Amino acid sequence: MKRKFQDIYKQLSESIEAGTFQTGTTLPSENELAENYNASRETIRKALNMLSEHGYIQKVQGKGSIVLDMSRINFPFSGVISFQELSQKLGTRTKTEVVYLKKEHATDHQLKGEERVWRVHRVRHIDGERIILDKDVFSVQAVPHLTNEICENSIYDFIENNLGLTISFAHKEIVIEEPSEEDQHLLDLNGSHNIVVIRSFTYLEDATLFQYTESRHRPDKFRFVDFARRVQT
Amino acid sequence: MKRKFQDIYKQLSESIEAGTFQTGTTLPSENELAENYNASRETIRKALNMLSEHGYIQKVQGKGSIVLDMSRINFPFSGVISFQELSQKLGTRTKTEVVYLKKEHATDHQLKGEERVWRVHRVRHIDGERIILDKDVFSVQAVPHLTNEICENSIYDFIENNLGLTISFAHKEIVIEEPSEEDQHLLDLNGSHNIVVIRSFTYLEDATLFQYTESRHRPDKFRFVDFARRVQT
DNA sequence: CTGTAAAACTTGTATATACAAGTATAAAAT
DNA sequence: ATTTTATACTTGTATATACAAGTTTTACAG
Repeated sequence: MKRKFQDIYKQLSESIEAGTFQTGTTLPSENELAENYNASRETIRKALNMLSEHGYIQKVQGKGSIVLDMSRINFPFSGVISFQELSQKLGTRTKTEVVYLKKEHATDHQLKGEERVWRVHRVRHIDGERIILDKDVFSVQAVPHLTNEICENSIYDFIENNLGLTISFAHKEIVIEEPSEEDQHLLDLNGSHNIVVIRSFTYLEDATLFQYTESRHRPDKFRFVDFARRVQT
Repeated sequence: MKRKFQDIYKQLSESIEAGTFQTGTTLPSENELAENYNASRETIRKALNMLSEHGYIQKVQGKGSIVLDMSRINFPFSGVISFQELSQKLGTRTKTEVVYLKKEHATDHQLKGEERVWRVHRVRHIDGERIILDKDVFSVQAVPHLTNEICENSIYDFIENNLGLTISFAHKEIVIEEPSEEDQHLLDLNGSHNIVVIRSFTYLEDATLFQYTESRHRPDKFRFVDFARRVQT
């Protein structure tokens, strides 16, 4: 009995994505689900509340849980997701080129309290064009060693599966800027006068900051999709 | 005993924003909070989970609830928020100009199933410059009448307080486009070659779609800030 | 003094119960 | 047939209990 409600969440979310429950219809009632999954109603409710938060359903008191249309937010994703996970959807159309990888002294304020950091610059290719420039700074304390090969694949995968760390949350900022000389040199800007800059601070399970990233996207290839619930006042 | 955990959430979130609980420290334990607020531990946990979702705290098993730094996401906001609510923070530096307001037949696919819709175009002024063009389409079924004055103030406020409807959630998309002739005519583009377009579909409590919005921002004045938790797989 | 083990904390999960509140359905009254 | 009323069903909230799992502190053995 360890991750029961998370398993139920996973099963239900996958069922909704697979179309087993159609958009606009209601899920079985909480009591029915409790019987089906051999769980208490509270456990079911935890799973349903997760579905609600992530935009799968809308709960209406007295009526039931209405299945929402997830197709809009299926791709790309909101939340913390890596280019590697994104490229799995695009298959062989993506490539990562490591243009810089060095252990340095922390000169800037980006990862305060850290003495030494990894600095990684990667150019992301999509369909043969250089679209994204990712400039990462990792805490050496959290990530002791890093190789070219790891950077070409997924650093997140390495961190989570090899180092056993759990990436938990991120603060993110999206702004539009003028392309730098570095952008013009490393990316195929294709005449774009602007660049989309996503700055993010990523934290581990224990709330320690371990990564600062500046992800610089060619504007015509950028799309951010979000689901948000209105905060009650 | 109706909105106990929501009240506790509100009190705790305001305390954190006010700095009563300092960043990096832990909140009182769940059992202590339960005593303080005269509530059960489960009720406290519901409030704490809301704080966690919204980026106020990070819960660590065995340790406690660590207070996070909210200053980064304080302004501007993520989630569903209106220009009116935003302008309250900027005071008298903002102005809204209604450039179009008419009840029309629904011609496009934006609000499917609707026969008649309100179409509202508004130019948002910040510090004397025309920065944002908001193009809204409202369901006439949900919003029977609309006046110039309502549009100059807050349509959301009118909908929630006068019509008694509850805005619940939204799907949102952010992309970068070339400025249209309309953009060039109605906004002070200040030499910008791009425009930030936020397309959003807003839904009521019962999951009915009632609004489609295209919010077009001058790129140098645009900033989107987000807090996101990593989805477990 | 040091290292280990136990105890005392913390949050995480699962269950059961009770009632409130909103919606839909069926029965009854008109 | 229509309206009203009662009933059943739905989700929302609050509480209590038990145990699991992770962290910190304390006690103890060496």
